[in-house]
Amino acid sequence: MSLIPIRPGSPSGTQPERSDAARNRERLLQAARDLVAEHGVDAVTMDMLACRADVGKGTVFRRFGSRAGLMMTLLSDAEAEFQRNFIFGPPPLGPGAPPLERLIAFGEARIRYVEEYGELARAAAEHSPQNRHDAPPVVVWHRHIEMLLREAGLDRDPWLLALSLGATLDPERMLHALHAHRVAPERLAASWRELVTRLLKDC
Amino acid sequence: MSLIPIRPGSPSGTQPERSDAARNRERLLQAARDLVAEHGVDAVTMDMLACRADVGKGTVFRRFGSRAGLMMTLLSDAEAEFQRNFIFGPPPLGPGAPPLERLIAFGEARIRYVEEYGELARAAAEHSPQNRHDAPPVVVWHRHIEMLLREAGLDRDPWLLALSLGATLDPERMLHALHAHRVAPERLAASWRELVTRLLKDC
DNA sequence: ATATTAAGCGGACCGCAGTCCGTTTAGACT
DNA sequence: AGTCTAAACGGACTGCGGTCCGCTTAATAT
Repeated sequence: MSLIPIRPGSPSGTQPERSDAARNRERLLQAARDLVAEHGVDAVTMDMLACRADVGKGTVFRRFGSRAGLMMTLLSDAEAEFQRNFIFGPPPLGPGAPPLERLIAFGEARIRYVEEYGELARAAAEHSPQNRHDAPPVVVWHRHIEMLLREAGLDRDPWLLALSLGATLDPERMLHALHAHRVAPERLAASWRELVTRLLKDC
Repeated sequence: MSLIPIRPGSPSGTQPERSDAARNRERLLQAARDLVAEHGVDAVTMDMLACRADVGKGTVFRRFGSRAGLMMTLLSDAEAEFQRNFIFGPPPLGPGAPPLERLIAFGEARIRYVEEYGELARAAAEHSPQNRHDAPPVVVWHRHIEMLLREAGLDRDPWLLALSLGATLDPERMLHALHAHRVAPERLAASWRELVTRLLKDC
């Protein structure tokens, strides 16, 4: 069982993939990575991608469903690794450390993630509150935070509290702080630590 | 001095407005309100608005700059009243109450605001991190929260902490909780109260 | 009244995401 | 090899936000 649920773009459905489809998928992913590297996430258009991969536009959308879906696919490896780290990895991020320390480490890891993949993550969440808040990885983070809150003894609606904490770690918001306001990552991390430490005090 | 800074759509610039421009502005605002009432915020397109107001499309964009700008204009009265309430209004929302109580009241007022104007607010923030996070009203809320945090004695980077709290009250997020997850407004308010109460304990 | 001019106007136009549908083709079955 | 069919393909098309630029007109000066 995979941590990342099946999405368009992943070859893990019930029937095996047709060979031309597989070839086009590889071509598209390679072209997408190249274009992102060359022009930046925001400048990559779906037409450009179709052209570069030498494929029809319909094929691009058949594969990924939408621009956001494409970006999710490009993120899925990094995302899976991130999930592995906080679910199975070594403490303090993974299991074994006390919940407060895990929460702190989670925020720090998330900040590093956003520094590296933030633009992709932002593009993957654009144009749909559904994708933004209920995409499988988001739900996993949310549940993880909720679980840590419960472990720490915070029993007053941990689900909503986890939503609030998740909002703090939102890629778009953090990117905005990092770039538009020149906030150093360390300062973001310190603020996160302060926030969760105060929150979990005396539980 | 007005609380709401001058934006395209407001007639408060240096030179008085030409009469045809004034007439068209009124026609556009009326048409926009009607269309929103009839079809809902998300279904209103700029072409539709131009057509309904019997005005060229260029005029619509000259007036409001963008779809988001239009929505901000439609919100500006409600926004101004909200600001008056927490800056000059009676306690506990306005000055006179202790900071924790003012923060709690602020969140509650914000939740009511989102219940009533959330769709407009969401549309006003779409398609631009700039508009989303640095629009004048957003900056005012942010500064208000920061000030209350300082008054409460929270001196560890209150600016970033205010950003986190602001994230919790983000219209899109709250709308998603309210509608997609059927969270009752009272539950949102209770969670907010819990959050800020814990945060300001022992300062 | 007439001339001047800058603000205002309108709608053709552009780029983009996403859809539709007639055509092609991989793979299975005979 | 030949047939069949469902999956995949491609690119013209739509709808939207936003821009551009030549035309119109309100306000002012004469």
